[in-house]
Amino acid sequence: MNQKQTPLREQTRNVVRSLLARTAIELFASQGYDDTTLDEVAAAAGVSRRTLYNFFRNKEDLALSSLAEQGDLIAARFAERPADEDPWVSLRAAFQVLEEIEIRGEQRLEMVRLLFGNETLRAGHAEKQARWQDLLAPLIEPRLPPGDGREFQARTIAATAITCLQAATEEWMRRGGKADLPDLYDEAIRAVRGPA
Amino acid sequence: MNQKQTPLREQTRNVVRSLLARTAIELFASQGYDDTTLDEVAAAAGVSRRTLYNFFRNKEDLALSSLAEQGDLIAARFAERPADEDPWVSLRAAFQVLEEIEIRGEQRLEMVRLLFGNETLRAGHAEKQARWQDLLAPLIEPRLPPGDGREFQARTIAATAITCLQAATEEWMRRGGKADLPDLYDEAIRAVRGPA
DNA sequence: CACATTCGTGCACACTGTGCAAGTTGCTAC
DNA sequence: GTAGCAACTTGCACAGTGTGCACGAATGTG
Repeated sequence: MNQKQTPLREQTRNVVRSLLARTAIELFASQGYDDTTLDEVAAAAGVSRRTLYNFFRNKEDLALSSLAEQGDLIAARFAERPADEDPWVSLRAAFQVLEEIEIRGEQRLEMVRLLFGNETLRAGHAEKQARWQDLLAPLIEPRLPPGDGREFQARTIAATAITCLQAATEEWMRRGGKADLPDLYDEAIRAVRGPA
Repeated sequence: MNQKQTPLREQTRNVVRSLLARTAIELFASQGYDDTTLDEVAAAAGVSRRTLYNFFRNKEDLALSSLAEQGDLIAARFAERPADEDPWVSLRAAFQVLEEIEIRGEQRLEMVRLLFGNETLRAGHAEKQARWQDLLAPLIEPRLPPGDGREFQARTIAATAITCLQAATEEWMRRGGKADLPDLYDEAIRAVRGPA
């Protein structure tokens, strides 16, 4: 009983939640983010505007809800890597999760265009990804050589890797989704750290 | 006549603009960003709310107005550096502008705390700094060795340097403004690119 | 002095986001 | 079964942001 009860509620909640998010993103992509009101989204999903706020903190969260989970997945993948592996190698492997999970082809490009096309969303997107630092830095820190300021170094490494991922994603979009994202990421890392 | 007229308007406009920004930041710092309404800011500055919008696009711009000029200053300083200097060295020198211009001591710490303390402002702050890429990348590009994808590499280098600056600033704040920001920036760069 | 341009301002409005107070539904316990 | 509990949906009212518009004042021009 206890096994079913809580998960049951939570399960339906998650289903509804992702349904709402998908409905919203579809509208955002077709009409534009600013030109879509939450009333429209609510109507399209068959709920009231007030209910939308029971699932998402604000309009931005509605568009960026997928990013939070992605951070968790990346951190989980990183944690699976061997403890003596170079952090940069582990990071690259961890980001590979996105290739496995994200929607393929045109839909993915549409989503990226949405995120980079609007100033508010671009800022929110970058900020959400920047918070991945908080998940990754504690995992990176124990792999650094002993010494002062390891926490700061770990945060910096996480932030830089995420920045390279963002730069690669933007370039990927600029090329119309025709390039290979991991390749672009590698090129970004090479530009920063030199060929190795 | 033509020489005076236009600059005259523009001059008073700039004075008023910076007065409004300073009034706003003072209120934001003392009461908090979210707990300060634009009506309050307008009243404190002796203008109407509608007039505020003649000078700033929105509430966020009112708090971040100083960042746009900083980007221009950094780019200008970068352009002054010798054309054959390593881009990373030039970038470090360009960021030095902030040390010369920004307000010293407690006031600077207060400003940084304001920017990092609020989620919206943190996002807007990061996004505005990320736009510095657009200014710096074209200056970095001609300094890279010939080959494909130089533009992408230049953007990535600019983005990474800015990220390190942000990480350094955050660490500087975390230490209560007691550390030397350029030192922290160097440490961040070392963490990413290795000792050199 | 008549005129044009610019700017500040008030007003009305659409939209976001929140607190509150209902009403509804599904589950639990008796 | 049914009484009751807890979570959820919804409508309503409201504060705050941001915008279009039009009027009036100030300033510079012929």
